[in-house]
Amino acid sequence: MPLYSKVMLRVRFAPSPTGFLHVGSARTFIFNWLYARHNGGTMVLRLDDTDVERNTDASVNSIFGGLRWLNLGWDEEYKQSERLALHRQIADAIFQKDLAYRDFTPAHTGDTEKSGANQTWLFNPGMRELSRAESDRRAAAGESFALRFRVPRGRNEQVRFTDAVYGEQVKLADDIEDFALLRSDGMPTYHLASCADDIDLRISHIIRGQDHLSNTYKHALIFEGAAAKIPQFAHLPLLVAPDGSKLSKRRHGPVVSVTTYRDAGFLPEAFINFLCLLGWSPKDNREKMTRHELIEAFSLEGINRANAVVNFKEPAATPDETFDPKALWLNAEHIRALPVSELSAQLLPVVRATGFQVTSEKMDAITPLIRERIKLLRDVLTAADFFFVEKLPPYDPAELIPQKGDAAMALKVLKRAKEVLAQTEFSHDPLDHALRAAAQEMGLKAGQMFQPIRVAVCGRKNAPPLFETLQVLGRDTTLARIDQAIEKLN
RNA sequence: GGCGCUAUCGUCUAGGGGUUAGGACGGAAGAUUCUCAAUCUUCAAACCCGGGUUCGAUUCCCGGUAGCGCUACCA
Repeated sequence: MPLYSKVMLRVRFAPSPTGFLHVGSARTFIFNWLYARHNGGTMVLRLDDTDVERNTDASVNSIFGGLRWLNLGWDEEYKQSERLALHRQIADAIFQKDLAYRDFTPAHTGDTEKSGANQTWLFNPGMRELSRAESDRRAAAGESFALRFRVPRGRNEQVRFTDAVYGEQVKLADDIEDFALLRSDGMPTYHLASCADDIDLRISHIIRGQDHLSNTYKHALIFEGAAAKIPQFAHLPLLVAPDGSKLSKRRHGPVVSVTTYRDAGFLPEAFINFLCLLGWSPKDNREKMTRHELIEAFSLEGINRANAVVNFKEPAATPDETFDPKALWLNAEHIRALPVSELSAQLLPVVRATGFQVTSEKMDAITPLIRERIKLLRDVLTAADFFFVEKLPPYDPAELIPQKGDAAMALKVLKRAKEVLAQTEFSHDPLDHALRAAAQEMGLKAGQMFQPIRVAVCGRKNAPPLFETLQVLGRDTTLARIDQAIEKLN
């Protein structure tokens, strides 16, 4: 491919700020970004904010917050509302060519008359045929109107475009309604604004959700009407809920919001990885991929056509069920791929935000003990809690009793452990030797010796390896907790 | 209703006229370990239905069914 054509490759992500950043939108952004980076193109971020009624600042913040978290960046940024003159100019050009007409019918609320052959609304009666003179007169008189595209009728004309994912698309113009370009308040509609900006910003590839596939015929008409080159389209299969329905905040709650993933402790790298695997495949069985590998592997040919299910549990019984198990697994993979120092630095703010005082040195020591035991960053709070608290939360003393043992054995073990630990160096090998020797002395299996100690210091049976844990905890805390355990048994 | 898109294990997917239909997550069993993880091994699990075309269709074509999308002066 010649260099210049790569330089000219321009894609855009054009969210409308009417809600929080949706995971589906995030994926669209990512695919655009990947395509741009793979081809050395330009990534444009454009806020499609022509719906003044529904725009909110909170939404703008959510979108930018989410995108910044993704940490992918973009090259150019625009706001549609600042480009209204351009939209009207293009609308006017289309109108001057008589490819659009003024519709003075008042904006309706309920059902409309069906003017089409198949009881489908195609246009409002009488407006298409209005003479230019009459139309001008009524407009001059101050009558408000919407500007509608004059879709070719009754000539069996076909509108066509090629989609990089869905192939050749053809539709009869007679099945397309006379869609609005300008509203009666003079604001451009989405279709007009979007196409006008795509033309002006010289967008070469439009990669967006499949929900726009049917709209693309209208867009093709606009591009053609504006004498512009039609960009390459690539529609993405939609992300849907386990029951096949569209992901919606109202029905599915926070699962659909990018911030939910961020707040739970997904690594952006893993989140991106997960989203890429929904509706796209590198076709070589790779699953865990870095962003660089994704850039390298990404192509429009790898996108498939069927909607992808985000496999969360509808009523989540556990917090983890809010997420697709594969997302969790990928996050765990990416966590384990992080150097300890980096993971530790990521974990630190999570721990501190909960109110625990931890030094970064201590966190560095804890991190290797838990990094194979957490799927989400927030799991540090449950996996390593006993390192942070002064006093262990209450636990059942029965937990202290080892396999095939009784309370008496637990007591015996703990008392002996106290003696041993009082005079053993607190590092792995000495602890290992001393404790195993003590077990043997008492005629116990290593596990029978270790479990009461583990429960005494961790407050539960499932925890990181014992010697490393003791080392991080230190002698004072260890002995104090063993004392507390002995009290519990008495 | 009209128009369009889609259909491989529970989920994400690979594949493709002749294959033991491959991988991953999740599930089950086992190995390993001081528990839990991690790791390793093994197992169960799929071509929506019906017609064609063909020597042979899961793959190509048609129909059905189902799901989804669009059908606004929302985007």
